[in-house]
Amino acid sequence: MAWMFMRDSAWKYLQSAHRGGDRNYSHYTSRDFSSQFGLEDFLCTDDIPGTDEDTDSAVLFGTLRGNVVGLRYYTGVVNNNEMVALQREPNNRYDKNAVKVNNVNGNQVGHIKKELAVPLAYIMDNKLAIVEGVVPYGAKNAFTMPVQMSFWGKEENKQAVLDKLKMHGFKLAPSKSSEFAFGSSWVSGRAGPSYSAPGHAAVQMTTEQLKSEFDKLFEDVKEDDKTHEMEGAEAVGTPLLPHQKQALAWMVSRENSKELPLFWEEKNNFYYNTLTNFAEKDRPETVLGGILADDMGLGKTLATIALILTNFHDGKPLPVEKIKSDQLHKESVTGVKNEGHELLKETSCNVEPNISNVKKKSEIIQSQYSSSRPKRAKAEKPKYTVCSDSEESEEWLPQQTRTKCEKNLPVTRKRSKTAACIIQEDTGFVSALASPSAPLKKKAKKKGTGSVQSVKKNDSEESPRTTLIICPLSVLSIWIDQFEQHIRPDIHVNIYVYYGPDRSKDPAFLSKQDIVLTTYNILASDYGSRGDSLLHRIKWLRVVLDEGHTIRNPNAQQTKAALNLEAQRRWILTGTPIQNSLKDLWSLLSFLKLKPFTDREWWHRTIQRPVMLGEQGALRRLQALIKNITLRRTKTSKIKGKPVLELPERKVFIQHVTLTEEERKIYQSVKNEGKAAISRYFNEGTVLAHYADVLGVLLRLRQLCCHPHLCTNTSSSSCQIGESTPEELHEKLVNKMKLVLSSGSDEECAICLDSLNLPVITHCAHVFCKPCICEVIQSEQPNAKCPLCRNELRVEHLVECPPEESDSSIEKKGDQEWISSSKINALMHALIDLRKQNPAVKCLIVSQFTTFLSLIETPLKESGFVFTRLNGSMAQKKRVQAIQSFQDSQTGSPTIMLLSLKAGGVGLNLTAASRVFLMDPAWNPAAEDQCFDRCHRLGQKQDVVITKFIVKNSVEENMLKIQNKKRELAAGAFAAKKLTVSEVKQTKINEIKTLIDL
DNA sequence: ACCGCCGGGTGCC
DNA sequence: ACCGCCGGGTGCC
Repeated sequence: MAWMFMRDSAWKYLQSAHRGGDRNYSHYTSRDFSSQFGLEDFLCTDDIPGTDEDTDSAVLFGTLRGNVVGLRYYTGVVNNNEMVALQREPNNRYDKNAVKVNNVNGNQVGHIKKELAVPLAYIMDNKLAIVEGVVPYGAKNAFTMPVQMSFWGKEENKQAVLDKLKMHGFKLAPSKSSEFAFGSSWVSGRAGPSYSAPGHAAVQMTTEQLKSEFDKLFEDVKEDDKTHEMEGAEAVGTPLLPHQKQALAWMVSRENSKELPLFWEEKNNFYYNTLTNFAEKDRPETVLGGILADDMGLGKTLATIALILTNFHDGKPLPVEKIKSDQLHKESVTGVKNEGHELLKETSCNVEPNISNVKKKSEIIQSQYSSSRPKRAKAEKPKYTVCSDSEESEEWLPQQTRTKCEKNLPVTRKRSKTAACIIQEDTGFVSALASPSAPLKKKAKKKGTGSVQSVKKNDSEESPRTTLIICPLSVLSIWIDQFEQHIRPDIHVNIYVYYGPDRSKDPAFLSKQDIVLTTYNILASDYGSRGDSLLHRIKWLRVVLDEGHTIRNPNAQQTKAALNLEAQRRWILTGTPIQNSLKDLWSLLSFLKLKPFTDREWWHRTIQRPVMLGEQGALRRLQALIKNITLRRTKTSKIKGKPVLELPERKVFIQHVTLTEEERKIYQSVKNEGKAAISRYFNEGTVLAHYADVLGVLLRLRQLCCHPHLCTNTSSSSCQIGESTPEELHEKLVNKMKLVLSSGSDEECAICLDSLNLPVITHCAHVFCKPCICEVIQSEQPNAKCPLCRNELRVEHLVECPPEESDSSIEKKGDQEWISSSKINALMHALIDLRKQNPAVKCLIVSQFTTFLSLIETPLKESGFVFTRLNGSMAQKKRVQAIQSFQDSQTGSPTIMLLSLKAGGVGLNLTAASRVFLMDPAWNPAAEDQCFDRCHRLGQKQDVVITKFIVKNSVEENMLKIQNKKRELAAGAFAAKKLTVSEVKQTKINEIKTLIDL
């Protein structure tokens, strides 16, 4: 989703579209070893080769007129100019070459005539082309209808397609964009978009134009008419900011909307889809939801909570119970801190941070809940009769008589054999029909006359009550925290965290909750393990996908699981702009149940491909679509001229630190040794082959800038080459890399240039994000090469490495006598100064090296500072405690938090701090910024002052140079440009030179 | 007539 | 299908 909100989105989009064409998945058979390594998520082994990526680079081979036959046997009907789908039916018992023709709704219309089906089957089965159909004149045909087919594929397959067709006496007409416009007005003159094939320079846009179009698209989504504001319900405990009131108003209006979805029109009692020209009598479901794509920090979570509390049914607030005023909020907080179940029972605390232990409380919630449950009148069940096997049945509906049916005219057929249909008793309206070939599926299980329980969905069921929220595990605690914060403490809302091994197995219990919170992993594993996944048996009032771009991969299990949830209202929250491309949008739209995009073919034919081909109209359609379902504000968006978020200032100071003579001596000797080794590698041209060694040297230098004790665990002498076997060498290098990673250093991935995400070490001892390197392996298979050294890459050689340091090394320091360092002195000096000025001010002390944070603890204690600590490795419970105690404003609460750079997800809120001391620079300036944003965010009242300690004449200064270069690059037009292999290598080499002063 | 022609039955894959 | 095709009935003009 978020691609379109990035300045560089068009560029990235083009990149990924272009790269797609070179991929080849067809030899991929790695399920066995990939499961061993837990790589399934990234390799998408269940992907069908050549289905998605290849369509991006498809060209139009030509068109062919054919015939659809057997219309009378199927229920699917087609309009003039309507798009149809051609689908192979290899198990057809009359003809293995059978090709089905389905309408947009997926109802079969007929078959391709058998002579044509022969070459078509060959072409489709061998994936030589994608064959698409448009029925130019389909409305009144009773037995056959023409179909205009277009063949799309890779250029290299064109000849094979032409030959095969020719063999059977068919010839493709070359498409001229003027005359060939599928789904357009060339036959009937009916209004509709034109999907001209490319071919004329006048139609196709240049890359530059396309890029600027995308920028506009992005701008226009922001500029909107979604300015109506709405107050939250009483139960919302936090006053909403203007832009949050707008979000609430927009979300509520989306949920209560009765408008037709975009691209649908009502005409003559029919609903037309203007993209596909599909029409049906049933009103297409209004999309009750959308995409909330606000920037991080604008309060998507709060807006969602407000929505849940404010808009239950019919615009009324969620019915909630008020709790007596003597059991109030303070208590609940204490309850959480002490994990006291007794306390929890008594108080209003709805959520327990200890997520695995929610059972007891839930029972209480359950009993309290039933009293406030809204009653709902049961809807009258329509009565139906099922007829079958009836010779005299006059209600058998022949094909192509949709019109007759809708006009309620009696339709007769002479020779009814074993037809079945359903007649609504009161009106006589025929609501379903079937034939031997198309048996009634859901509707009539029993033959004979009787009452069918429910033909319309949901009629016999209670209105759903529950909102299901799905989020990544990393933000689960944030949601829990936000419920605490934003639901008024005297309001009782039933919230159940569906997580952990003891999670409820009772659907009735879940559907009695107001909110069920779970993670994508639970969703996916439940769905995968058994067909009757609990979450999929419940009809939800609302499903909210937090960090919704998580489902961008249509083949991922979590995506499939999310798409199959049943809900009335659907929301996607996504904030962090992500590297993304147009085709990633599909699963989001499909999740929203936006017809006809739920089926990828229609998305691809009506939007994705036309946009890819640079068709202006398509881009406008896409823009309209996005605008229709998305609310997007950035941190710089304005409401009535005022910025949405008026954050206090953020100032960054660099404080230079001079090493003591002794420290300098150690530093210099390590540097000289390392520099000698690295220049030797340069001379030999083996820098990148010794990458682990180089990183090791740099790491040691960075550690020495902080404290001499930090690098004692790394072997100081670099390995003597020449003596070891290649295997030993490799093992040594991998171990070195492991050591670098386990130090806590925020290393970066040479592919995405971002901080490592799930680091893996290659056989050649280079480190990348698992997803990044898997993508490389996948796209270059079977002979993938390391982007840094071009050595062979094998998935089975990848070594996973937990980035989280083991805290054992910290304990080891216990027997070493504590000494200070220049940096610690500088820090303590600053802290004591600050305390003199204002004893209440709170600070974050940030380092990549947790060992360093441990060393800092000693002087903090000695100087009487109250502090707390947050590591990435801390258990959920301890984290929550650490955060809560730090955020507490009472005197005596900690004024300092020791924070490891990467601790906590983006949602971590440490606004109590207004000072940050960054003890060591990170490779990646974005990682630093993200860390600063943990206190410089919504809720921060004071200016934030950041101090970066940088040792003079050291690797740290050189790191700043590199940081600045990266910042410039990121701000430039080609931000996040995908580098080529040689560029990656050159960049790395240049960086190493800069860092070690070569 | 081991044909032609007629008209009824019939009809996807 | 207001078609094609099939196969039975039929047979000078």
